Amino acid sequence: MRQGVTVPAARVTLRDIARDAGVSVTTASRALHGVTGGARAPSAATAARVRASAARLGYSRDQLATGLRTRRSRLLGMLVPRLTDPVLATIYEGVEAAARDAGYRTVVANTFDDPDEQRARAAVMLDHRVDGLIIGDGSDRGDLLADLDRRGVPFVLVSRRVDGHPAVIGDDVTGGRLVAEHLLERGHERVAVLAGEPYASTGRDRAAGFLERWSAAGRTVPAERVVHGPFDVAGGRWAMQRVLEAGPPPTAVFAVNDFTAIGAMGALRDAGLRVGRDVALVGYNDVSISAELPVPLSTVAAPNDEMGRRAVELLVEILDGGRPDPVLLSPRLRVRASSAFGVPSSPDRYR
Amino acid sequence: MRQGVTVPAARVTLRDIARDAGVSVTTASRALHGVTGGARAPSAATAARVRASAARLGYSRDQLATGLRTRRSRLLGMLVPRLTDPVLATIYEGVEAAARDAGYRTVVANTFDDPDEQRARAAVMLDHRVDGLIIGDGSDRGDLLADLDRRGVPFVLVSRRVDGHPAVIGDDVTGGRLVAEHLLERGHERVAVLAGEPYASTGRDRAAGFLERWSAAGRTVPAERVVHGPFDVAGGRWAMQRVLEAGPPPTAVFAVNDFTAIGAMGALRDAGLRVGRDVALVGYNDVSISAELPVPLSTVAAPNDEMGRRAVELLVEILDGGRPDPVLLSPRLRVRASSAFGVPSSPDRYR
DNA sequence: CGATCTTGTACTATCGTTTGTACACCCACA
DNA sequence: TGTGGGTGTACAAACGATAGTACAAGATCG
Repeated sequence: MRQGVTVPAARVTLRDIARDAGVSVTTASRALHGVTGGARAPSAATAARVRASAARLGYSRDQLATGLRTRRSRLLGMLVPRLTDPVLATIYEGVEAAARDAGYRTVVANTFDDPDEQRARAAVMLDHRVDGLIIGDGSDRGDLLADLDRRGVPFVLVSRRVDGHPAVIGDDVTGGRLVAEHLLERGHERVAVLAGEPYASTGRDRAAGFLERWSAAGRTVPAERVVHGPFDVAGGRWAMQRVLEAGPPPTAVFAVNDFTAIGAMGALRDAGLRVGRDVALVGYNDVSISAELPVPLSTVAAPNDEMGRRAVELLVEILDGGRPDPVLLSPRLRVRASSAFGVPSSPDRYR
Repeated sequence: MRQGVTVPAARVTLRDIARDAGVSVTTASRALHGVTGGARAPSAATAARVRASAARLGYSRDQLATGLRTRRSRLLGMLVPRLTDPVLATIYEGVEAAARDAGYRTVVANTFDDPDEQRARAAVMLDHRVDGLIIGDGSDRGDLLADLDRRGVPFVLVSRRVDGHPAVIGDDVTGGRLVAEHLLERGHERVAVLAGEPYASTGRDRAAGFLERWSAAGRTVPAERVVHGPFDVAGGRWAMQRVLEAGPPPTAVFAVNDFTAIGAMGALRDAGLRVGRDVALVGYNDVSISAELPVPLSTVAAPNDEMGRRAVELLVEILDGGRPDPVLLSPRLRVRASSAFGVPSSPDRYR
């Protein structure tokens, strides 16, 4: 008895079903869950009787026992920086839905981008015998990925890539380039980039794509206007303040993440600058609030839900012995009021 | 062999440790994980030898086997409407952290507030032999809770309450009252309430607390200015539009959720109304972006992280045979620019 | 110095399921 | 009527751990 008051209902096991249906446990198992080895199937009549017993008694298979016996848990683990980041939460929703469709369950854990946490959480998941891992917080710090490879643990990266490992990501370089083209078109010259954490390929690639296109246009961004920092609201505020302290305010800011952009909005507001009039601001990810802000935020939409789904597909393919190709999903620029205006000196083509 | 290329490293089991240390499996188990029954402990020397073997061979306990034998999985399941809601994600972070501290692991699932999903996800978790459930999407629809009670499954509600079941919630009635007092003080008379989903106690209680205090001040809110709807950005936009269509715009709006409030911002903006000047807006939850918006959003802060932690404490207490009291956490009003002004006719005491 | 107590370890059953193999039965055929 | 090939079912052994109990060796006592 586990509880002081209520007695947990006794589990209904295969043995109960077998007794009720007048067959052996073996037959019950095969009638309910199919025949695997070279064995022969129960007769239709027997199977029907067993199924009836199972339904009547309310049988449900014990996943622990099944997993122990089959050495497959049909459980996938996912590591994320943190789930309060709606981008990762969205990816996880995709993962969960796709896993369910494929007959798997999922567990998820926050690692806060800390290599020790990553290692620890992965270990716990492996103790629970997950069949594979989906890594949403990939970075080249720590040796977790090499370790997983060495141990033969199947995994795929999602959202962030790390060279040499299978991954499902958005085309961040292209996304950054789209933003650069948009801001060039509006006539901006003095821009800043809030580039996110240096260990995350998302921010790195978005910034790189932007800067590449920018210098291809013959313009430069001085180092003090490319600031790395956390991907959240506080990080954006902090990074924007760094830029504003370093010199004259830019006329346009590219934040590689919508929440970073919103934090930047706070810092700009405090500095007396109006987003959408004095300064253009572009984020990345198109989270649900971006379109509804008092000044709607321009951003790059990445198919995050699909990213999660594809990651599961890839992982399942690996589990089935395949060697799937990495997946690169296309981004889409969404121009809104925060950047849909020209710099003061150039013609104002929008609103 | 599970993979095409890599062979998963053979699991190190207790048997390997026992062989390596020259003891029986029993002794190895007791040396590593402690003595439970009336048995005697291994000698210090033996225990040390076993631990050394375990460390050298890289042993880690198989949770499936342990769970099967002990009939305890040390796994807690949590049901949430959806994880992309940062409020629930924050609560889950608290749950995860507290569970870990208490020696439990967690799994979480989205139910989209759909009774069928709730039932299905709970069933899956019970198949995985979770020791208990934390219900973040409680409602009086469906008979899941009664069913769990009948089956003796330990659970606690969090965030939302349902009469007759243990719960850890914020004091939503008081929170709503605080908002009413704030808006009364600023001289508002024509207000609207975006009240969230009718089946969720959070929105219901917040709205009730507000309306109670409001009518105690001798003022009324006509039915067409109390609109129920989803808790997200789109729902807020929709509900706000309903209000605006129904009559002259209110001078103040209480949205029972920050995201609903942000959606309302969009609708107000489209109607040519400026939040923080033409209309006051107050949300609920104090999510991270609220303070950084171009017009910072007034809101009520609820200790969501702590809510998750306390829910785990309660559940663990129940698992240990206790009958803990429900927990009610205090909210705090945070006045920001979106509502920190008086109505046009009254003196503008701020900014 | 033999009987008793203490201490450490091993044996064995068990959790609920899957799976290789053995067995019993039935029918057809020679 | 005996032999052979299907066909359906049961037996028994795992998977990796825990727990009750039995047993062996050393310490302690009269």
